[in-house]
Amino acid sequence: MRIKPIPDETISRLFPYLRALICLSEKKIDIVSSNHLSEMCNTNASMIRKDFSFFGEFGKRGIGYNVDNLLETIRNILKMQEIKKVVLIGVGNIGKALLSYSNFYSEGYNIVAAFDNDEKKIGIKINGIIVEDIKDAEKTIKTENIRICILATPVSETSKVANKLANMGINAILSFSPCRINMPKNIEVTCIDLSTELARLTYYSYIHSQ
Amino acid sequence: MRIKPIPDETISRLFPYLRALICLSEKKIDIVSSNHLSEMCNTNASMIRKDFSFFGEFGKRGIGYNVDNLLETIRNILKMQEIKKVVLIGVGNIGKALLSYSNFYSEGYNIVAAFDNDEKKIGIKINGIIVEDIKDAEKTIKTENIRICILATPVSETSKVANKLANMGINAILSFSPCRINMPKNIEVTCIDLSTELARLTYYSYIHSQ
DNA sequence: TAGAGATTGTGAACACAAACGCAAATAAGG
DNA sequence: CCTTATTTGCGTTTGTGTTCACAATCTCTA
Repeated sequence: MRIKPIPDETISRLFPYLRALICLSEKKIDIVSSNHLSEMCNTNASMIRKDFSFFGEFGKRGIGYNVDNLLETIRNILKMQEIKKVVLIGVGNIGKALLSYSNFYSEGYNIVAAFDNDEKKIGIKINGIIVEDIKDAEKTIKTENIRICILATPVSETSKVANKLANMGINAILSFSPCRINMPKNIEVTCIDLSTELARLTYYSYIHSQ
Repeated sequence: MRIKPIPDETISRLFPYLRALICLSEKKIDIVSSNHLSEMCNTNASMIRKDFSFFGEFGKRGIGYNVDNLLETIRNILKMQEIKKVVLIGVGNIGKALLSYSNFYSEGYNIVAAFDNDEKKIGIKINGIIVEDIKDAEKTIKTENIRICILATPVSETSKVANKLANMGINAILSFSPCRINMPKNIEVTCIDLSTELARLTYYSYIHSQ
């Protein structure tokens, strides 16, 4: 009786599966096969089945999966029973865009507060959210019991802010700073580094055109 | 005599190495060891050595790497001898932020044109770039011989636009649409899917706090 | 020029992820 | 109730990426 380790990549694919299932559910489609789902997600069917198998047996052989059951199951795995609260730190170009990014709420995430250290930004209102002084972040995070933070600060600040966040109870950080953040391993960090992505693309675009 | 395949991940790490090397070069530091570099990049030394080994032998045993040589070598691998031209399609929240994102230029990428299909957006100027009608994208891409495109369109448009881009000569796409794009394999696509990243983070933040 | 100390380069072992392929289960039709 | 057509679940194989550990190389000093 041993617990199978769940691949990281499997976790990353669950949300895209969820999106497809929501789409099916809205169309009042009850049953979906791994094959059908794989076409919707541009993957392959056996990978989908394997992914689900890490969590249990959700389908019926010869039939497929019940859309609404599967949808609930994945929501449970991803702890998406209710809208998750998120704070944003750093209201520069990227930060402002994220505050206005309408997909977040409809996909289950709600930016409840935004903070910056620039006096010129404090007080302005974006998409219904008033930018607050970063000094007040701790109070909000603790009283609202927030775990997830989006970091869109300049590189020079990022590491310092991340360390403070760790002490405030945040344990998941989505950073847009082009630098690695060193955190204890109970704090999950994802960095989205746009220039690195462009560099990768550039490399492959040359490789492919030869 | 066989060619070793270069791991995808190795390519992704080259740009962060480059950043660290630029920093060293600015400080007039001539020589760096894999160990020192690994501390700057928050990785480990043997991975750095392995990564470099796919492209050749750049170091001196007992000594380390010559910073400026290594810097030039990596720039060559990543084809970063000159600033790369990029076009942006979709001037919504994210698109606007990217147009204003100052890091791109300093890291070797220049957004030379931006396009949208919304008449209200066409003609406005952001960070020195005038938004043009998407119908004029083909002309610009072909005359300027642009290969890389940043896609920040709504999901409903993304797939259609991507297909058109492929026919215009674009062979690298950085997409912010939360959907997979199906392209021939000579066109490199990277999708940045923010909600999926948040879902991953949420999952692990629960796992870690148990 | 010999020995000590530093650091690279890389084969081999290990770990993780994707793809394959088939037995097991189910439904439907005669 | 038996056969056929589906489709899942999952063990096995294949592929890819990381870590380890050490021989090879280099500099310096006596």
